[in-house]
Amino acid sequence: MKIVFLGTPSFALKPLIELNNSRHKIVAVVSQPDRAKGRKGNLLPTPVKELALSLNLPTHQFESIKNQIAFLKSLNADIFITVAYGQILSQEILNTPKFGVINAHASLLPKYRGASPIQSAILNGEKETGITIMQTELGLDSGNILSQEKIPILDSDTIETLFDKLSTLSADLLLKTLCKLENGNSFSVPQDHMLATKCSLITKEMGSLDFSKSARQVFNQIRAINSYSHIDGLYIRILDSEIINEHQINKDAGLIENDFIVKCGQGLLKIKQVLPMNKKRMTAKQFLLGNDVRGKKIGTN
RNA sequence: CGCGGGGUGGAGCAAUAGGUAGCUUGCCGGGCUCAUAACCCGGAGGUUGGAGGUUCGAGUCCUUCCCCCGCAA
Repeated sequence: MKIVFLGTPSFALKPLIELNNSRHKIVAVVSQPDRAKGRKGNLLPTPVKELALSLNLPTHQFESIKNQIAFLKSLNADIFITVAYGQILSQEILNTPKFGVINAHASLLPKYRGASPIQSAILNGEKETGITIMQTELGLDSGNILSQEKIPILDSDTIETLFDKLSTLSADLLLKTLCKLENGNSFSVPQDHMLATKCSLITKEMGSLDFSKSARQVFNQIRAINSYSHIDGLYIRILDSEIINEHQINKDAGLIENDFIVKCGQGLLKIKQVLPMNKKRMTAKQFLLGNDVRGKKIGTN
């Protein structure tokens, strides 16, 4: 099939690589415009753009793809595939290719429609997640489901590992789904919209840790998103932790005991890796060598 | 020219108003012990990121360069 691939962040890299290696032909790659990145605000290419160029694929970036109907039609593609592209398509675009537009979404739709499916699944303590390939329609991640595959969320998983696994899985599932579409033996099922949930973009503030919650909840937050707290006014990012106890009820939540074990509202959480303001990432042990925090409280100022 | 914080023995941190560079840990040697990620004694290891300058004297003040990081995007 002749494919137009639309994607932006690194999550879309594996799908692009696999599709490019398959017998299908990628006739164009579309990515978001370059955005200012980094400390100096330099303009950096999106991961997908960078990869596409290195693969010598025709690459395009549009401020608004809705104005590019004529161009998109001229590509004469069989199907458009979006993986975390980041722009809303119009009905006219959806109608352009023979097989329409399909999208790979990193959740078990209809749950976790929206911007942060992976983070939200970890955050909510889900036991499993997965990839859903759906026929794109105008609604947000609401199209009919073409295929879906699950994977478990392990305690050892973090946003990085899950991101990786799901990216790989999406590449895999996209290929299988293309195959079915091509052979005409694919069928799609409408989502049960009553069960739909949405997740929004992750904001900085969502990373603020609340140790009055349970150790499990804090643990999940640390695994899911950039989390931080304060000790004596010192801003400190918490990178890794381990649940020591899930049941013990504590009144003095936030109190730091030996070995950087923190009392949570329910349970004990051991901090294992941190990144203090202006420092490099370090193990809790290293941090403790230079900072005596026993008996102090961790939390909002 | 987005805002801001740092570079001190291998590692993590200190050093009142410029005046002998310390602490914790690690490493080496020795001791104690049935034993120890325990304890005791001793030791090595720094031209305080680089280069200039001010000063009787600079980790500490000034200029400049290099590197690292947080926030914001």
